[in-house]
Amino acid sequence: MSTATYNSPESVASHEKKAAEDVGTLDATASPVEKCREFLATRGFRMTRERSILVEEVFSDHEHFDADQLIQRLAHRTDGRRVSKSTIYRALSLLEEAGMLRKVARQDGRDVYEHDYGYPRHDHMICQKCKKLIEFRNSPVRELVEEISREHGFRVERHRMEVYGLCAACSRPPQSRPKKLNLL
Amino acid sequence: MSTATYNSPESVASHEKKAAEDVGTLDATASPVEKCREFLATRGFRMTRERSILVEEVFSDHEHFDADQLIQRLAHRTDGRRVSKSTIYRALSLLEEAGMLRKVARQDGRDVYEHDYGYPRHDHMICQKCKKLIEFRNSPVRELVEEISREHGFRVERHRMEVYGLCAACSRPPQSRPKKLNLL
DNA sequence: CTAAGTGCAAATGTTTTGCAGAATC
DNA sequence: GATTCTGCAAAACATTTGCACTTAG
Repeated sequence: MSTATYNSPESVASHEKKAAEDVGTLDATASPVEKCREFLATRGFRMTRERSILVEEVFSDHEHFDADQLIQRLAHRTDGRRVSKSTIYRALSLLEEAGMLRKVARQDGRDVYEHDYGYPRHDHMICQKCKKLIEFRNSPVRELVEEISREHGFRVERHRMEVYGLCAACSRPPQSRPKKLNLL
Repeated sequence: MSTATYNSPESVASHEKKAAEDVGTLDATASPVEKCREFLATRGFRMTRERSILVEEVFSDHEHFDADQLIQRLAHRTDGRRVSKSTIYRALSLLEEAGMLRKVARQDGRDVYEHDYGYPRHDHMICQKCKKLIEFRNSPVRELVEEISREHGFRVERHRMEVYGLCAACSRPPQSRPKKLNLL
């Protein structure tokens, strides 16, 4: 669980090779810490111990997270790897500016982040019952968005879509042996 | 300025007649205040002077707004039509539950609301330069979402999409007479 | 060395809440 | 007439900031 693995559950059929439009000049092999250092350099900023601890933590898996979770995990450490609340907030902003993270949603009054580096473009389906986030590749959505935007003279840079409803598991009838289902 | 008029600026080309799918059992002629009273009744709640003042204010035009704007407009009145901050927040939650309002975005740390009653389904393009919100009818988007969701066994209830980029005005080259445009 | 970064505690800004008095059904 | 509402002030939040000290380059 140390290297970033793509574990999007359903999703990511591997057709649609072309879609590298807005990925820009990413070096897909650079570690998150390196990528981040690069960005910081362009601004005259520094890669510090705290920032690398945070980047490693954030990119150690592909789960969504919010600032508070990071605070729980990083601000209470007793070994020399503690990172304070302020630094966490400050670093999150930087990572967002660097294009490595993006806000995907707001839950319980907190901004929820996800990786925007080293991970394919996707949107989310959100199960209103079990709260699961399901990712799906969004190339067709992007194309449609492009088309609609063109009609409005709007120049798309990015989009964000959330689909709310019930996931497969939660919309299945609750009984183990389906006898007499009354779904309404 | 008493009746709700649809003033979405660009948008809403009037093809796509069929798209009344998720409008459900709305009585399109009920005034917002009446519609709200109906909802309150189902919960054993009451239609008060304050709530009707607020509903009238909110539905007097179709602009997007946040709690603070409402507070400015309603909590400082000196005539008998003042509504306090607390009541405003409480009423917004109710209107959201009633399905008459929904949160569309978050700007400057505040939730932005828009009408979800008496107004056609749409999504938003958000100009990153002038901050303008442009609405567009989203039937094709809904169809695509349906299709993708079906593939995942996901039962869609609603979606939300925001497209970020530059509006026509802001993406036009800054010169008054377009001579040599270099768009990339 | 020195500009940038850290941690702390205090400040900020939005939204929520407890409570006493007022109003609806 | 009882229950729900309102307005107030205070609380609860997440997030930001000022400042003295530390550290990367």
